[in-house]
Amino acid sequence: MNEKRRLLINTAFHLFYERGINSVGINEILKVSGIAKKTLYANFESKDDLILETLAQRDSAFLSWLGSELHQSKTNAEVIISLFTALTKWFCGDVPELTNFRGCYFIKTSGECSDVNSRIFQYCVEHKQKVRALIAQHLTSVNDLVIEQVCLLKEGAIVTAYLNHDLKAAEKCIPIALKLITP
Amino acid sequence: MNEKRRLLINTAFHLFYERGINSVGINEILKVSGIAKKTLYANFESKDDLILETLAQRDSAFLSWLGSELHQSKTNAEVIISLFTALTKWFCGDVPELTNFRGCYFIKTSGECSDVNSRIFQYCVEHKQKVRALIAQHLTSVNDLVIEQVCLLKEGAIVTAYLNHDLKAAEKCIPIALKLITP
DNA sequence: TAAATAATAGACAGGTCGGTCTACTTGTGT
DNA sequence: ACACAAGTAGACCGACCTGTCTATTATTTA
Repeated sequence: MNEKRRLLINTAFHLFYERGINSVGINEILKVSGIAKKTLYANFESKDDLILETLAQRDSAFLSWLGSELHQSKTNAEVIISLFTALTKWFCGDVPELTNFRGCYFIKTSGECSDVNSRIFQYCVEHKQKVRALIAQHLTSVNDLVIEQVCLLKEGAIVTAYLNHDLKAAEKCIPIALKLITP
Repeated sequence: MNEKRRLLINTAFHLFYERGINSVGINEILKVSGIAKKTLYANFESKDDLILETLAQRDSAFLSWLGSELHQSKTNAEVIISLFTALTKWFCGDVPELTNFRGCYFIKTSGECSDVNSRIFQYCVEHKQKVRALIAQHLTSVNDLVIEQVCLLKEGAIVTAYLNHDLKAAEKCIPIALKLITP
C-alpha cells in the first residue's frame, strides 16, 4: 500500500514539475504510474491532497540535500560558497535526487494558485521559510537583514537560471554574498 | 473592432494574472468582458494567440513604466535607487497602470508552459531581456556582469515580495546594488 | 432605402476534467 | 479451503474545455 502511495507521489511530482499542476490530469498520472483510480482515491482525498504530498516530498528532498551540501562548511564564507556552488550543480543537472532542473517547484506551483490563502500556496511559503532557516542556522553571528539578502540572491539565481538558461547565475552571486558577510 | 480587441486583451490579462493562464477559460473571459465568442475568434487565432497578446501588452506597459521611473536619474547610484524604489511602489500597489501586485506575470506564465520552446515561453524570456537592456541603457560605464547581478537582485526581490509578502524586499537590494556599482 | 459589415447569443462537437462506483482479480492469513 | 483485504479496469457523472457554426440584431455605407 505504502509503495503505491510513494509511486503515485513520485509520478505526480515529475509530471507536475515538468508541466504544471493545472496542466496534468489525474488520469495521466494513473496511466503513467499504472495504478488504478480507486487506489489513488483510497490514498488521497483529492487532487489537491496529492499536490500537497508532492510538495512535502520535494520540500523534504530539497532540505536534506541542501543541508548535506552546507554540512561541513565551517566559516561563513565557506557556507556562502557551498550554497551557491550547490545551486550551480543543481542548475547543471548534477544533482540526481532533485531531477532535471526546471526552476523552483514551489515558485511555479504558487504561481498557479488562484488563492493565496489556500493550503498549497501556504505550503510554498513555508518551504521558503524552512530553507531560509536552514541557511540562517549555518551562518553564525549574522543579522536577519543579511540572511534575507542572501535568500534574495538565491531566489534571483533560481529564476534567472531557469528563464534565461543562465547556468552560471548562482556563481555571479558569490562575490556579492561574500561582501555581505564581511562588511 | 479595435476597441473590442483591446477589451478582450485587458480582461484576459487581468484574469490570467490573477489565476493563471491554465485556470481561466475562454468562456469566462467572454462572460466578464461581455463579448461574443465569434468576435474573439475573429480577432485572435486561438487562446494561445490571446495569451501572447496579453504578454505583449504587459511587456509594453511594464517597460514604459520602468522607463519613466528611470528617466530622470543622472548618476548610476540614482538609477539603482530609482529602480528599487520603483519596484517597492509596485509591490505596495502604488502603480495603478500595473494593477495590484501579483508577482511577475512572465515568471508565472513561463511556469505554466510545458514546452520551453513554445512562443509563450520565448516571449517571457524576451521580456526579461528587454528589461535588462533598459536597465543597462541607463547605467553608464558598467560591465555586463554588474548588470546581470542587478537583474538577479531584481528577480529575487519580485519573487520574495510575492511569496513572502515581503513588501520591503526591493529596499533590501539597494545597499547591495550600490556597492556593485562603486567597487 | 438597400446592401454590407460587425456584433450578438448561444447551440453544438469532441474531448478532458475530478471524482464515484461497480465488477472482477489477485494475494494472504488462518 | 475460505474470508477478507487490496488492487485493477473502466464505465459513468456532471461540469468544463477550445473552437466552429448558425441565426439574429444593430450599425454603417453607398
